[in-house]
Formats: sequence, structure tokens, C-alpha cells
Amino acid sequence: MIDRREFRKSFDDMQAALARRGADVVGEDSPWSKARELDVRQRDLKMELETLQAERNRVSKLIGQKKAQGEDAAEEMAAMQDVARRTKALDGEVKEAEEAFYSVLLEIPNPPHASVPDGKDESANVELHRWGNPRQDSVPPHWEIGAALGILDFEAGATLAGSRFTVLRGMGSRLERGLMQFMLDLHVDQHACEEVWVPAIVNRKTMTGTGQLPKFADDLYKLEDEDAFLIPTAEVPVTNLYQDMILEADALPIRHCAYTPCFRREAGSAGRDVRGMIRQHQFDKVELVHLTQPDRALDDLQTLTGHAEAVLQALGLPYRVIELCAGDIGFSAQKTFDLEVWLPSQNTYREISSCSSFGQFQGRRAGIRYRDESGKPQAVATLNGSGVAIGRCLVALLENGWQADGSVLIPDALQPYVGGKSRIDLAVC
RNA sequence: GGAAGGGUGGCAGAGUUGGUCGAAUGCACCGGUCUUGAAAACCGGCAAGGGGCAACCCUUCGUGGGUUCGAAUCCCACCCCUUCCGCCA
Repeated sequence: MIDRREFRKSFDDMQAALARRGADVVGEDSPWSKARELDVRQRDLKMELETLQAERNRVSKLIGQKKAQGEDAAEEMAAMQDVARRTKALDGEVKEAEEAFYSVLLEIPNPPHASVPDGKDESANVELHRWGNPRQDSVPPHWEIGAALGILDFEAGATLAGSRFTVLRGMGSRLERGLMQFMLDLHVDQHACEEVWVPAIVNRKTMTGTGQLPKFADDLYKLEDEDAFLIPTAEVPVTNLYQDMILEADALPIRHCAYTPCFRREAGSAGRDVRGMIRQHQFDKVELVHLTQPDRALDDLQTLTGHAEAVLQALGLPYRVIELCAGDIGFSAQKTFDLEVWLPSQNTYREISSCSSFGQFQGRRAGIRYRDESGKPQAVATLNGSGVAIGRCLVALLENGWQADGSVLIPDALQPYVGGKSRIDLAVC
């Protein structure tokens, strides 16, 4: 969430920044407008309450002293009954005001970093650079390649669970598993990340810490009998590994990688990417998570993005890096680079990794802090990015490795992870 | 799921006949004395959040509620941990 002090102090600047990303900061009912009101109200009430509490504490102490000396304190005690009553009533009001304030604060997105380009939507995103040579010949879509090879089974997925679920068979399954291992090994061995393995179900507080709640409940699968959710990304559990902790400065930066399954309801994307396994309700992903000092966040974002790029380079998959404009970055993000891999069947680049700096936004929400040079705790900066989405990577491998005879070549770097095989051949019937 | 025990500051660990307890003590950590240096010893400091220019005030002893002038201490509910039993991959 945004910083409360900064909210008061730099109200106009923050408002302008939020407007850049398209957030409603003028509407009467916008969280932004409400926050301003509630902030004042909460503090006024609180000051009133504290005055009463101070009085109560003072006299109560006095009563204790008198009683200890055997004196009579009936008069004071009687007088305090009224104060106690008013204190209790006011305390309720303060709690309400506080709750109201924080509930709107949690709905205000992260103001984009000043360096983020202007723009309303993805059409204003800026391409930064390209890597590799995209093949320009005609290639069938991955679902046809996969079906022909007998490694992707969408019918089975639909039968078992519904649309947007896929069953992988044989080399398809093995590739999925191999990619997972390959990516983790790369990040652990080359990028000095600490691998972690975490729960795929988390509670409400954890989901709130990274910003998925309260605003995006519709995108999440919620457990019926518990106040818990399936994770939409490893970002959630891995970042929250440090919730409510105060880290020492020399512990930073912290770099993690983690494999998890991810679950998304895709509520708002009906009709998009309905075929194939580009957009699934369940998919596998290796995620990169960094915790760092706020003034290093942007440098670290370069580092993290580089780690994600290394995966695509090692696999020889052509891609480009784009920077999202202010109108296209995610709710919690301050600045985002997307990696888009070349999909020859669509003759276009498709997102395969999204690398973001969140500044101190998540650190504040999740209570992740570190001691700066003065010894004072302050929120850490968090970053994360896919390194990379495994399902989409498999898609890219199938299409980019496809041969005219129907087989698919497997990149050298991946071969040790799939039993040394260098290609997937059509089943000979 | 059943039974028992427990949740206190970075850690360990006192505190449960309610009162001067944000909380003894030890360790860790920081500063100082001493020392060629270090260690030891000794002295001092050392929770977080909020408000205030400041003095200082308020909140927090798993969470929420209750009793009371006053609760870490009493009552209720919930959560979590440990052990034992049951069940189970």
C-alpha cells in the first residue's frame, strides 16, 4: 500500500502519478477521495481517545498508589467510571475509522515510477530490445503440433476438469518436468538464488500482503471450508516468507527461485486464448523473487529481468523485452518489464514472463522491513518475475522447434533434462 | 478428530493472590573504559507502531471480546505450536 505519511505530504504528486496509470483519483467515491477524508477523521478521533486514555491511566495509577498506602480512593474510582465508559465508546469509533481507512487504502494501486512511460493501455508499451532470430516460415499452432505428437490432450483435460485444463502425455509431461528442473538449476547455479518450496494454498493475510486481496478476489480460487486460497503465483508465498519480519541490511538482497503450480480463475478473459495451453486455470511456473533496499530496486529489476532472459537464451527462444506503460502495469507494480517469446504460428510475440519492481508497496502491506543505516526499520523493496512460465515455454518450444516432418527439436541445454532426447518424433503407427 | 500442555521483547526466559510491568534476568547487538590489538572484566544503551517542534503522550505480552477505576495477570471464543491417541500419503 501507499505510504500514509507520503500520502498526506505529497498528496498532489501521488494523485498525479496514480492518474497516469488510470486510477480513479477524482471521483467522490474513489478510494483515493475517501482515503483523504478517513485519514483526517481517524486521526482526530484517535487524538481525542488518547487524551481520555492518558487521563484514565494517570488516575488509575494514582488509585493504585493510594490503595497501596491504605488510603481511600473511592472518590477517584467513581469519577473514573464515566471516563472508562467514554473511552470504551470512543475506542470503538476509532477502530471503525481505522478499519475504514485501511480498507480503502488497500484498494489504492501503486503509483508508477517516474521513469515509466505514459500511456493508456498495452498499445503504448515500449519495446526495449529483441534477442534471437524469429523463424518466419509457416508453423502450425502448438495444439496441432502437440496433438499430432500425442503429447497434449485437451479433451482429457476438459473431461477431468473443464475448459482451460490440459493433460500432458509422454514427452509432453517429461518436457514440463524437465523445464522445471532446468530453470531451477539455472537460477540456483548461475544466479545464486536460494530455491524454496512453498505451500500452494495460503491464507487471507498472505494473499493481502502481496496485493491480490482484497481487490482481486474474483481472480482467485477460494477454498470452501476455509479462509484460504490457491496461489495464482509463487510470488505470494515466497514474498510472504518474510511477512512481519525486520531484516538486517546485510541480509539484502535476498534472491529466491521457486517452482509452484499456479491457479487462476481467468474471470475477465472469457474468449481469449481459448485454444491451446496459453491460458490455463492451472499452470506451472518457476518464479524469481528478490527483496532489496528501496534505492536499489530499479537496478535489481534489471538483474532479475536478466535472470529471466537467461532462460530463454539458454533455450534459444527468440524474444523481446518491452516496458509496460503506466496504464498497463499491475496493481501492485511500480515498474514492469515483460518478456515476450516468439510464437511463429501466431506470427507474434507473446508474454512469457513479467518482471516487476513493487518498490515498498508490498513491503508495507506485508510488514517486511529492514534496518537502514540509522538503525530504523523501513519497508523493503520487493521484486518478482517469472523465470519463466513453464506451460508457455513448452508452447514456444513446440512451435519454434517444429520441423516440416512434424517432429520437434529439443534445445541442447534441455536435453539432459529429458533423458538425452534431441527431438520428439511423430508416433509411428 | 480426541486428550494434555503452551503461546511474553532478536533469542532464551521470569512474571498468573489484578495496580508504580513495556515488562526482571541471561545471551546477542551497539557505544565507552581498560588493552599494542583482541578477549575477559566493568559502565551505559538496546522492541515496534502511532501522535507531537519538543517535553511527552497513546497502543501492543497469539487474535478478538468481556469483567474492572486499572489486566501480561481473571472470564469467554477463536487461531497457532508441542506431545500423546486416532486416521492417513
